[in-house]
Amino acid sequence: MNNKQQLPWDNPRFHNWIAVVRAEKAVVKALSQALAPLGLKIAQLDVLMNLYRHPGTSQHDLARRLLVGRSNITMLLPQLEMQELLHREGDPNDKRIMRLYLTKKGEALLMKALEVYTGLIDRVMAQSTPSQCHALGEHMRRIIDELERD
Amino acid sequence: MNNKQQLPWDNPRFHNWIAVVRAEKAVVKALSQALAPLGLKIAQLDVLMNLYRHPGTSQHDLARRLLVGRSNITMLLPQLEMQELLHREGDPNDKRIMRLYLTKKGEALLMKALEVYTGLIDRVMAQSTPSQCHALGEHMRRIIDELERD
DNA sequence: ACTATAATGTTCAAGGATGAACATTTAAAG
DNA sequence: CTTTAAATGTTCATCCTTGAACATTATAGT
Repeated sequence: MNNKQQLPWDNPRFHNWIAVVRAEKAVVKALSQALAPLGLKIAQLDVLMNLYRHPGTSQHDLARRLLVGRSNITMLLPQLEMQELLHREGDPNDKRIMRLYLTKKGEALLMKALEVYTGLIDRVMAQSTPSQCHALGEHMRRIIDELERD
Repeated sequence: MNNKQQLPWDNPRFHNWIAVVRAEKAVVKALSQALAPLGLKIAQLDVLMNLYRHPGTSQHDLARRLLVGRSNITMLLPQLEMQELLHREGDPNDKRIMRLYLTKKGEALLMKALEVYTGLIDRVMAQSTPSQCHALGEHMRRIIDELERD
């Protein structure tokens, strides 16, 4: 009935997508290990990076940008606040909102972590030419757009 | 001292890699939703696929291929066994080893799931030409090789 | 102004994945 | 042959993430 169905592992598209998944997993693993000496988890680095770029964000906006739930942010912050990497301020105009700011210490740690991060990504993206990397990025952005439209 | 450090979001390599991460996440989400009607999780589909391709594998080998821990497999199997999608047989020559086989029911469900899976991947990989997709896959495989060498 | 609706952050229970420690069985070393 | 070491699968405590329910505060509708 459907022996016309090509087995996925013989399908080039499938095969190539699997490579994407595995490469992403490998990079995540390598990044975790590289960040460990700094005492940072990837999720925490994501927070610091977003705060550096968008000082004073609310937790809600932060969650939206990181594509995680709000409760995740709530549980992520105390660790970082305790290490004095960031601090939270209630918004005077809206008592619901907590605004987040990097501390000097947080910023300093972020700079160290970014060196590690960019070092790894440079190594990873050096596996193709810049124009190939650009095409790759464009493809991925088209995927995101395609799937966003439900 | 290190103001020569380019901020990552201005670095094309970084920017493009972020797109890979987000696209992968988007596809995982879409696949989860597409598999839900079949009552399958992605991790479970991975098991079924591997068993179809490698009937009689041990749990150890399965874990290695899926890049997960052995304990993960141990906790994944009972659900699938209870639904009679696979069955386990002790190896007669080595009493430590449990060999895994798809049942007819498991194979039938796998075929349905594969249609869903390949449909999604086709849609995702149709965002570039076949030769672009091939280059993309090659790039990803080089990343894996690069990072495997610790 | 007053009520209903929405937004923000928190709490909590649940599901998944992990790695260490373990029991059983096999292979290697002496 | 006996003792050591390794392999396989399981158990368990832990961490991370999620989503639903909730409390507080702000916005809209009338």
